[in-house]
Amino acid sequence: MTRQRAVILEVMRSDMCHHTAEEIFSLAKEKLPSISRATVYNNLKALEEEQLIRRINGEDGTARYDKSYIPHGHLFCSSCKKIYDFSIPDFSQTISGYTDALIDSYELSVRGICHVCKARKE
Amino acid sequence: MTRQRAVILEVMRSDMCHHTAEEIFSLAKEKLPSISRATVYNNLKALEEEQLIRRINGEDGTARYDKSYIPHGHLFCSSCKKIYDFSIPDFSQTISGYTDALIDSYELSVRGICHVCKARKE
DNA sequence: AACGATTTTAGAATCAGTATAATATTCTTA
DNA sequence: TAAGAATATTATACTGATTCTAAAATCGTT
Repeated sequence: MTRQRAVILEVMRSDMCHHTAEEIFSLAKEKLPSISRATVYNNLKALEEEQLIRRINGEDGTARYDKSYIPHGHLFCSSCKKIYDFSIPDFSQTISGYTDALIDSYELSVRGICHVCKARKE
Repeated sequence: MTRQRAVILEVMRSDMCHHTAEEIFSLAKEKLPSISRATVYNNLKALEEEQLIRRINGEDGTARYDKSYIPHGHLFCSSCKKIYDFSIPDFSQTISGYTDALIDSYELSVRGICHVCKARKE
């Protein structure tokens, strides 16, 4: 475990956000000013291969990283722009019923108005 | 309706694939050699805004385009690399129950082994 | 401490997608 | 159906995200 990798994990675990590689680079740089962009990309890729984190697609196609490897849904609120996690019980099971496939993992991205913004608008 | 746009729609409707912009450009170029890459990107963006097609994220984050705007699931077979469509009835409804959000649309990408490859391996 | 293996680094290179501005086409409407 | 405005196309330059490269630094082991 290098210092760089520890800082990257620390940054990812310090909040509930789903940061882009560039954001993780900036946050890591605050703690370790010498860190390089390539190190961040290398580690994010390695961490995903080790199944410690998961790469998800942001709204514009840019990669974002989730501190959990376990698949779950993401709600992208088009009003406040926050990304919320949610889960649907036994969802992999449900999917295999509708596809007749062996499911490895899934990515579920939902666009809508979150419960907070919804309440504000009522 | 320009000739270019007609060709792009024709290409998209001619098979069951979910092509990348670059693939659509190549296919369109066979029918209209003067067509420009920028025209393909412009039209794909316009067609999505008009809700005639839908942009989805490919496995590596590159955009792919679906000839249908109606949300449905995609199975990415890790064995044969084909992309299959499938649908889960009332899925938007199901999602709102688990998120307490107002759902606009969703993107569901599943990685696994399709029924054909699954059968071949048994 | 020495060694090979692994990681980090800075910067160059690549790739998908967007912006620009000149040219061409399409769409009215007379 | 010709005129002129509006819109679309084109080639190319540019941007931003990500990957590659090769040298330098660090790590783990003896």
